[in-house]
Amino acid sequence: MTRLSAYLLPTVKEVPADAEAISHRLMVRAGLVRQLGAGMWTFLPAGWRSHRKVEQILREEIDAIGGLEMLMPVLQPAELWRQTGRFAIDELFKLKDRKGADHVLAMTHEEAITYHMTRELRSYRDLPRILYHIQTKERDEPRPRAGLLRTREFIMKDSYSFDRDREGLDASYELHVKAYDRIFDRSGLEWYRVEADVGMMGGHGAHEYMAPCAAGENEVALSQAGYAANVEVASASPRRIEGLPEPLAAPELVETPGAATIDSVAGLLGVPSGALIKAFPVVVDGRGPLLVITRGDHRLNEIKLQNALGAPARAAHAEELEALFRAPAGYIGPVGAAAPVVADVALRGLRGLVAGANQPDHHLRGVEPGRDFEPEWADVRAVVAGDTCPAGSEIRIEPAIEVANIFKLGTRYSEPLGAGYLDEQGEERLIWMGSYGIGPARIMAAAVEQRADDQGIAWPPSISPFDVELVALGKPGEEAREVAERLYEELRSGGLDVLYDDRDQSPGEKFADAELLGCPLRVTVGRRGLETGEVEAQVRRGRERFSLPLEGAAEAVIERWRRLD
RNA sequence: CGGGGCGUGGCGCAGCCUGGUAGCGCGCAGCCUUUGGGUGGCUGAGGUCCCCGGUUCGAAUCCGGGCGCCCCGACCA
Repeated sequence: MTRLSAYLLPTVKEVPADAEAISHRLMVRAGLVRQLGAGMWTFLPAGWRSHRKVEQILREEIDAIGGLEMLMPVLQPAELWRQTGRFAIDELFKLKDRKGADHVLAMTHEEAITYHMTRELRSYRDLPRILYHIQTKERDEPRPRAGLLRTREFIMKDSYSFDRDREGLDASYELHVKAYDRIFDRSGLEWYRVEADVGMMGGHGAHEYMAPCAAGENEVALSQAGYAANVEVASASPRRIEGLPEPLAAPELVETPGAATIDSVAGLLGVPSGALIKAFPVVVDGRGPLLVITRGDHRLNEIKLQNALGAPARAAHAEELEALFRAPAGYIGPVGAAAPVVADVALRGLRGLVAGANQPDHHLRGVEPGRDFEPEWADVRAVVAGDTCPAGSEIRIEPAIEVANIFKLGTRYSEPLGAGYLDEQGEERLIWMGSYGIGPARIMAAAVEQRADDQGIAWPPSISPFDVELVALGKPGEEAREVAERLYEELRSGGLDVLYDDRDQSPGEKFADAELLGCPLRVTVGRRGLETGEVEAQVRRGRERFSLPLEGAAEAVIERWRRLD
């Protein structure tokens, strides 16, 4: 029974002024969620209904590719995490039990699933397998934010694939790609599958599913031609520089007193900022100092740099700059540099450039990579809007929420945890793994962000807390109430989830609440319609209204429901 | 980790600078009114002013410490 008079849907007019994200404000206002602490959120009944609808889509689609649902604990022995080297992660919650033994609250379940499968999957006959669960994750986030978008505790559907080799992993990964594509189509989101950095998961390849929206914490590079990548790893051809100075036969020293920034040098010499060489002195783990250079109008992408170098790099300190280059930041350049040079590929083939001269207050002009210095070439810059994607189409950059990610883990976990199997020849081999996560709460938040209007939420039908909100007007005992009661039963027996607003409130309040909550269809029964033998319906998204003859109204509503999007 | 802000009935806020009676709106309870877009009126209940300590005759207000929460940046599978 979901009569609003006996339900808990505490809608509010006001939320704290500092709640910024649309989804944060609306989900609180609509009575779906409440905050318990920083990054800790309670789902109220209607919010939980929506969450469970998302979960159900996940179950159906992962079951459809052969996934087997199970459940693993959140509380885990620290030892497992020490074995995989992840105990030191700052985001990992750590605690001791009464005996003083170290434990963790799992932020994801690679260790646990691998521990188990090490014991249960012993033969090539046991492979491949896909296991998954829908379980709480705990993360000691440096900064929880934006309602449900970044929380310290959240529920995740995570599945794990176990295969005999790389090819098997590729196949399991492809199964998940297809399942995830279907999941996001069904959930009603605008979404992109983008190339991603492997991050702390380690492994061989990764994609993220991104839902564009204003509150997004990530940025994705997209193009008409179908290019889609997280800007962390995106790669594109740069825009040509207009007004590049004439090349010179050899670099020429120019005085640039006090001009230590790209803009000031460009202004002083009357050249576009793209004609400059930007220098980033870094120190690479196990490799020493390195001078990384990009075009003056480009930014270094530290993740791409790290991936190109195969090792983490940090910016060099001021003292290191003096010692190595004998010049302060702003006057350092690749010509005659005291460290090896890594040049971004956008600099390739350019002539007549301006670079730091490695002496205070001086730059060189007429610089030419390959002639005046010999760099190692690498793609290490951040793409920008206006670049060209590999298929020749213009790149745009949008903020987006990461709603899922999938990783080819390879043997990242099977090796330290000893997850092997015996092949047909009786040889011991490592299991190849993949891991695949989805956050249902983020899907909800993304849906709210993408589809909200001035009145409130407009749920995608597949994940709405209810299919239809039935609003009865008039006083208890009047004809409208009787008709509404009848319609309520008919809609329910027709298979719809109906929220019946039978409260003794004013029409304005009921309409406002219905639009705030955002069920895809609203059906109104009131005296005005009944006078002409009709009830009124409204499609929440777009707010299209129409009248239905009272006779057969339930069937007509159900029919309209089927055509919603 | 750096920067900024906030903590006062259930919710949103004012009061604090300049110490002395704790206030407004919403919500809530009762009665009346109203019933197709948050109706209007009357009456009423409800507050350790985040915590600890200090100054003072007297602290929501001043001082010190702590805790909590939010925002921006860094970070973030």
